[in-house]
Amino acid sequence: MHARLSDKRIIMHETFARLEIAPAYQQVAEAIERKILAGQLAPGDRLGTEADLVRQFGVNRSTVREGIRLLEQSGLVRRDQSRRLYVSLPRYNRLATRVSRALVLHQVTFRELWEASMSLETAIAGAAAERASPEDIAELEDNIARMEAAVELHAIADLDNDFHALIARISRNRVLQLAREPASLLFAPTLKMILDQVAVAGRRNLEAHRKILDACRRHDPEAARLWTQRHMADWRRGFEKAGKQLDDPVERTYLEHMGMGGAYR
Amino acid sequence: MHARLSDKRIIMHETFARLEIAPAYQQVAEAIERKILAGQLAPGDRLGTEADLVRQFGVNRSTVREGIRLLEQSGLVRRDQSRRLYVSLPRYNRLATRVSRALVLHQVTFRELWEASMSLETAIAGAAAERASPEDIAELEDNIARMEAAVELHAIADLDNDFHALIARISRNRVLQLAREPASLLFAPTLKMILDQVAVAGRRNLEAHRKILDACRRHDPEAARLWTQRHMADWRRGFEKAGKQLDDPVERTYLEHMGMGGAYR
DNA sequence: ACCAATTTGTCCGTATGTATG
DNA sequence: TCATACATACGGACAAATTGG
Repeated sequence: MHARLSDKRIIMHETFARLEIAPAYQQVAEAIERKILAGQLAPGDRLGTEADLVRQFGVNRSTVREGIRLLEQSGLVRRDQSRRLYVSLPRYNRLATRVSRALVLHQVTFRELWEASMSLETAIAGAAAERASPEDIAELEDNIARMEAAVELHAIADLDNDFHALIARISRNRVLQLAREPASLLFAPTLKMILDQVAVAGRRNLEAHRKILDACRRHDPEAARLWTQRHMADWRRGFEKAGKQLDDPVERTYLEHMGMGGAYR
Repeated sequence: MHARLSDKRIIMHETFARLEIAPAYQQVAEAIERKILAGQLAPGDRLGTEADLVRQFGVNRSTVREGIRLLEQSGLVRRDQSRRLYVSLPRYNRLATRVSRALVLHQVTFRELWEASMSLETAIAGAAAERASPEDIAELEDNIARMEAAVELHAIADLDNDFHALIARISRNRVLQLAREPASLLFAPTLKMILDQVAVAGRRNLEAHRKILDACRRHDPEAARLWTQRHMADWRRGFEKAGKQLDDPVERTYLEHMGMGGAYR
């Protein structure tokens, strides 16, 4: 392979850089992705059948199928009920789930999660208080009413999750909304545990939600931020009271609670 | 398909739920993923050859390959130089790129990006000031020295990016580190534009970095947060001075600047 | 409600290039 | 250097599901 130094007639001048030839299936995926990102294929557009793509790209069907798998996984292409290929917008949920999974595999600690959530949820609550509409307020009131009526820990924890997702939606900031989700998914199981083991946790939780709702009603971002901080501080105290260590990494088992089953569907 | 109401002898009791039968290639991917998430396969472990997997799962090569593509894309499995399959940890970079892409496709505005970054970068700077080691300080000093020496806009913008990535690393918080990246990737091109069109931007930028470094030296989180806020406010002023609208969605073209080319490698 | 055409999921066999020992 | 193992890619095939008349 290499030029022999002893061979005087052949001298390698290093004129050419190594060609980076991507496998065919990647090129198929990249070609389709480029068309989507350039706007030439819009979400909702049909992508044609596998046979069409075989014709257009001039490669084997297996190759096309491998390429499509990549795009399906990244969320840019989806199959509808009839399995036809459509261009689609990547879903927030899927991305958040993947990020959560990566965080667990990288063994992040609860302290890291908490610190990040403290910052994000505070900013989100402030923005929500600025922008909450009467309809938003009604939704929050409904959530709190349900929580007041709920008795099961499971239901209460779900409603807490809903409340914060609602506040994030009300913030009208999709970057913050997406950024908070991974940590939120990993917090979910801990809240159930805290409610189970710390008697006052339920009351404190509900009170904080009421105060945050009130701040939204009055369009008072400062109050919303303050009560969110207290809310997060409560979580931390409950976590420690329940005998957990803040510097322990999030356990793998937490992944099972977040519906990773459908990750490839 | 449906039971006929007129047919008295056949009554649908809805006893059985529809069977959710996943395609074989998905089942292959999920089976391997479960083993990884359960810790039975650790990062670095070999996954066996495709022929091995064909034997174990009892399906065709093509089916195995489609399944593996899913796992490769999600980052749980990688191929080394020799194309052998290894279990691996999903890389932060890849995830951040995907999230950025989704944000652009969802047409988020610069205001959303800025608001999120304001919150995240502030928290990151505070944590970095608390935890910066002498080695960290040295790296920051080096970065600032390079920026003082740099003349090209391109180089300056890159160094700014490096500075903030460095601060994020110093924060020792991988959740914050990962959360900031998507917005950071989308900001990158704007800074170059601002430096080009707003005369004082370069000086203000450098001054803020110096103040943040100083706060890290003194382990003064409050000062770090304050100067990060001013830094972000500067960006916003520069952005508007350069004639851009904060409520415009991030343009698609921004994706090209972030090396999406290698998304499938 | 049935039938014909289309399309996907899966399988088989084979050829070729490349990395490793 | 050579042989071997392996991944990539190809062509062809068939059954089941779906579509559209």
